[in-house]
Amino acid sequence: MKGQMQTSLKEPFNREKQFANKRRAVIRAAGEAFRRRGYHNTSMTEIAKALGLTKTALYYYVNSKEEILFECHIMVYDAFDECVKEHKGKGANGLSELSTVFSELVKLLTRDGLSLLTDVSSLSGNWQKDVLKRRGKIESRVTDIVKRGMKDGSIRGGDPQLTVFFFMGALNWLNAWYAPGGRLSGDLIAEQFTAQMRNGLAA
Amino acid sequence: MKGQMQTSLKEPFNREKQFANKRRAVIRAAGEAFRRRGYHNTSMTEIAKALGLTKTALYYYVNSKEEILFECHIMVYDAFDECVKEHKGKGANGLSELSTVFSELVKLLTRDGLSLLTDVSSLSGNWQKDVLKRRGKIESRVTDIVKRGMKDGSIRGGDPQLTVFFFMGALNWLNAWYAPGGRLSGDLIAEQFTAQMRNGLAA
DNA sequence: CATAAAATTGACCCTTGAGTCAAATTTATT
DNA sequence: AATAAATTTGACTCAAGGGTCAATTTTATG
Repeated sequence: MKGQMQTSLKEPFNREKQFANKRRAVIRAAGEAFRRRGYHNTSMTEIAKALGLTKTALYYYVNSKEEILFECHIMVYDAFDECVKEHKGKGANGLSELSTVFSELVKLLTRDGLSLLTDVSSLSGNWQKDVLKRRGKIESRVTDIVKRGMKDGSIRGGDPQLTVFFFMGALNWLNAWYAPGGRLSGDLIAEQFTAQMRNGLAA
Repeated sequence: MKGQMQTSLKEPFNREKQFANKRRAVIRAAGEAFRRRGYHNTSMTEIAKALGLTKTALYYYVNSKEEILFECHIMVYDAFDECVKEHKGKGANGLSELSTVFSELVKLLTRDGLSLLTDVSSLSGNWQKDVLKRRGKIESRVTDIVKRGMKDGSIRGGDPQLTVFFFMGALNWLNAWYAPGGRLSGDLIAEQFTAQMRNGLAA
């Protein structure tokens, strides 16, 4: 009988895993480019070249450019979801839960790789619908935290949705100015942003 | 001798004025469309149709699509500048000046017509440079207000630029969710956003 | 080594949409 | 009405870029 190696060592020889990895790399590279130059200013050929590939090779891993954009959105939202779930219900009160989550989200976005795209209008039909639904879900989860905080008295009153819109803007705007390795580190940003958000809401 | 009418009555017969007006209307209509569907998802033909014109007619008023995008940016920044200048140095302290300005900016953006575009990467060469320079100037003017506030003790310490990035995000994110005539009125948004910003910064 | 599956390629097709141009139409002026 | 200037149009050109396909190279396996 053949000896079975550990899964981790077998992984590099696992075809499906390899495929999935490469596919993810494509999405990542594309996301990076989209973030910097925008979806429509980035051609498939460019994405391919960045990976040392040919445009045609890309299409072996992906069905369309639009699909890539879609997956870029989903990738971030998955990470967001995980982050929110991880802290769900924890923290002394709504405000402190919110602070933790917000801080983690900033760190997530400044740790290179993931970037929050804003170009939803370039997605058509169901794709756009799905992404918007997804965004809505996350926003409403965060809104729930805010509501919790308003109930337990840690967060000042006001329209909860509007409250969320305000600081979600800060996250989305990150892409426009944040440069990894620049004067402002991810941790610094997380710290100051969180303080600013927290004080803005504290009762 | 011919009698001279008031300028206001003569205006409709003033060729240059007419031209300028129509041109402005083109920029406005385009800006509106860009905001909703994005620059690249809006064709010149669509812009024209929205005005009851033909694509070729647009080119009578404008040299290129890119020029339109450029002017859209400039138009908003002009309005921003005016708003900031109007309140320059006024207010009991930095924080109150900042609050007033911020509130006015929100109102400006929710009063239909003007919209803050984010697609800078679709501009090439000098156009992009100019817009970024312009954006930088405004940000630094606002940053100056923040600095004033930190000096006079009304605003808590921290990196001033980072402070500004935080709440400028809220303005830029407006486009993604604000719908004129919806549940959340411009005035309401202005009020709550300003409170949130103010409390976030108050010493 | 032979074979099949996986991965990659170059050449090609085709649509979309920006921008042009000469001609037609409208508007003001004498 | 005649003329010149201002507007507007339909028909066209052209390049960019997304996507396809048949053929080739690479990789794993018996």
